[in-house]
Amino acid sequence: MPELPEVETIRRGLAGELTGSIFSGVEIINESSMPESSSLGTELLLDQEIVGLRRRGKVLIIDVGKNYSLLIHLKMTGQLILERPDGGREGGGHPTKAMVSALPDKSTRVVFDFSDGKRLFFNDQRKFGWIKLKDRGEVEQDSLLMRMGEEPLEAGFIEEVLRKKLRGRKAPIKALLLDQTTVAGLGNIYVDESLHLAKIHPETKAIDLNDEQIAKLHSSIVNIIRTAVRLEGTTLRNYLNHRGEKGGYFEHARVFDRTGLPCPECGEEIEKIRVAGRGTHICVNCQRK
DNA sequence: AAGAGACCCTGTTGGC
DNA sequence: TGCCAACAGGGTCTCT
Repeated sequence: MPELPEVETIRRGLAGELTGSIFSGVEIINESSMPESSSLGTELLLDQEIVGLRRRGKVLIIDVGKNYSLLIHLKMTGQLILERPDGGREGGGHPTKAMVSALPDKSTRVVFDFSDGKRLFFNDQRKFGWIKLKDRGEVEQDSLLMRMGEEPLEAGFIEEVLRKKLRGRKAPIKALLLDQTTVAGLGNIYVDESLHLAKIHPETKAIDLNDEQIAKLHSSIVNIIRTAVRLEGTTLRNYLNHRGEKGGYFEHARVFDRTGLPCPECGEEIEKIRVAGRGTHICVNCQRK
């Protein structure tokens, strides 16, 4: 479930803790969580320093020394939790009780140790997430990163780019927004939110959107993602972060996970339907087909 | 080429 | 209350 705002929040949190830290150990508990690690052995990380953390779409990139990078995708249930020697925690991802209980636990797939005593746990209940160790020079060649569309919060994401991506496409707009080659970093939550703000029905074929609607969709995506990053992403249900705080974007959600509750624009009951194989929240009054 | 659907995985939810 | 099918979903793969 971590999308761009959640991954960015994790990136910022970890950057403050791990920049300059030196790897002293790597324990792979679940082999499939670290695919391709046989070609470049993880022992290459030992005694290497973390020099920076970047993000591309939903992929977190940890640059290590001069020559290596770790690419991390949390998919739906991945978490990165940093434990300090004093027991303090930092991190995030899909909320589970792992955030408040002893680590490692049964969802822990990989553990990184650092010479300053900090430990980074990669927890992933459903094992869909992955960590890949790559040569720095190969990061840009990664097929997922290469195909990825524009970053919604960067200057390259202009209305015309979105218009071009959608031109002639007959798929429902929701399916295209979930496709990372259209725009980087959007997932189920922020697609629903952006479409509601833009007053566009998720089943609308992209080819049927007029210029005005695409302009509104573009500004809505920027608006929603910017707001979500500012609020440090969305946390569901009773999750508390490391500071004991709840909330963030979730409490500002327009339609997501608000089935049966009133639309913030018109008061109509929010409905849950299925579009592109995904649970989809809409206001049938604001979002007409 | 584009679009639809299966698949991966496991804890949770809901129907009977 | 208990059981079990359905569900959740990002990206990749296959099929049409």
